[in-house]
Amino acid sequence: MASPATRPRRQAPPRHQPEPRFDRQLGKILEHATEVFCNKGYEGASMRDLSRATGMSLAGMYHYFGSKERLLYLIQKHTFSTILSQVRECLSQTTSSEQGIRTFIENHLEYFLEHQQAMKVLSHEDEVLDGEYGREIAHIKREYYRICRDLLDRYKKEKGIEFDSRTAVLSLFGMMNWIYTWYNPRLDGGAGQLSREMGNIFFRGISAGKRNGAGK
Amino acid sequence: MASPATRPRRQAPPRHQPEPRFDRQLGKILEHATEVFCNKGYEGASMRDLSRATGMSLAGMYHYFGSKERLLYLIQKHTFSTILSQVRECLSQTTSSEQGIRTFIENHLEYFLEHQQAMKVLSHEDEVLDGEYGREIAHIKREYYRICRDLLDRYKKEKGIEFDSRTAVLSLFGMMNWIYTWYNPRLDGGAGQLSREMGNIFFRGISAGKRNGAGK
DNA sequence: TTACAATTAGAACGAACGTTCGAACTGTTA
DNA sequence: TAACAGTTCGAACGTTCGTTCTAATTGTAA
Repeated sequence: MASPATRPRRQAPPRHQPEPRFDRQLGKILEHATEVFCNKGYEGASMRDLSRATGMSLAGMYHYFGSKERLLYLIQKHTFSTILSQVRECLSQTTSSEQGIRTFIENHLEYFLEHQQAMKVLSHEDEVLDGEYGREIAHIKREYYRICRDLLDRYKKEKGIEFDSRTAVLSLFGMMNWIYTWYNPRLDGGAGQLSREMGNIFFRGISAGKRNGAGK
Repeated sequence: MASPATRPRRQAPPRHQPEPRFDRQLGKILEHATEVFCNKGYEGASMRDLSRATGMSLAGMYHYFGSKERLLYLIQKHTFSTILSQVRECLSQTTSSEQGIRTFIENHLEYFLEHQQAMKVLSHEDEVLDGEYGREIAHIKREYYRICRDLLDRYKKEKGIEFDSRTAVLSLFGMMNWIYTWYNPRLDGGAGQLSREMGNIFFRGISAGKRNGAGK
């Protein structure tokens, strides 16, 4: 079931550009595969479904990806790595811890809505991977969680208030990650509006509302 | 794929007690099946897994339940109906809208933690059922959502504050339903503590904290 | 052109899938 | 006892699963 992440791929890229076309096509395939996993679930999607959707033969899929499990792993790893490095970059420009948390929320929702299918696969097929693959994804996840939790701990210290950080972070993640079950672009606006609303709830709760209108 | 909910069952229960032993055994089987669905997912669990776990032969499963889809439907319907009627009963004794929402949260989390596996199956296998089955579950779900949203609208009017009800309710559901991905009884306390913490975040946000200790 | 590796594809593998079927049990009623 | 519905089961149905194999095809370097 579990095996290290080293399998087919190219072993010795010549001296030219390091696989431009190769990786671009591979990226396209991953996109299509993500859509299938998103719609049918990991177990519900067959390699034949994936091969049909990507336009690549069944045997070709195995040439590129080695196994169905590894295909899911590559999708999850790429998605998670991207959102992680993106949030790090955004945060490097903030100083206030409240602003940091609000940036974290906005970045998360922005990425979430921009890559809804990939994020659903990440959220929904969370426990599927085990072994080495699962450990690697879990590690990235823990880093991501840590960033938010550290921001929160800083906020607590600065403001001198006390609450359970773990519950708070995980509640925040719940608010944000659950949207894949209900988001409707016509009803719910964009990432900016949603992150402002969720940020407000998280910081001040619903009771402190009143400030509507404004904000594009 | 979809068919009405009328299938095997008993058609004409004699005049004695209305199927006491029958339903009790059926309940046991549903419990075991819930555990399997919870651990392996709907698509990942085979009828042979389910038959093994329940101790009933493969053919026996079909005698009782008709199909794998109907088995999931029965689990979801029973779980959802129960939590819905339970929350209605709890709410009938409250008057304040804030107290109502806090009661809603507490009831939800209490039931969630008491029946973690069933609630995970309900949350995680949400989009699996289609046709008549799916419509029926969706209907119960909408009722449940409505109760919370009406409470929230009442709260808004009473307090004269303004915020987006839809986003608020769905954020609250996200907070609560996400716990199946992280809850650890050793770290996170019971339903009472969690619902107090989440209720606080929802009403006052994290900034209004400070009141720790106390309350078991 | 030849040569060679990277890529693609059709066909097939055994295993497991959801479901069905007819026969064997069981417990009650006459 | 015989009869009969309700229940249980082993065995098998046809299909699809993830994966592998071998051979054909492609693109590029010499």
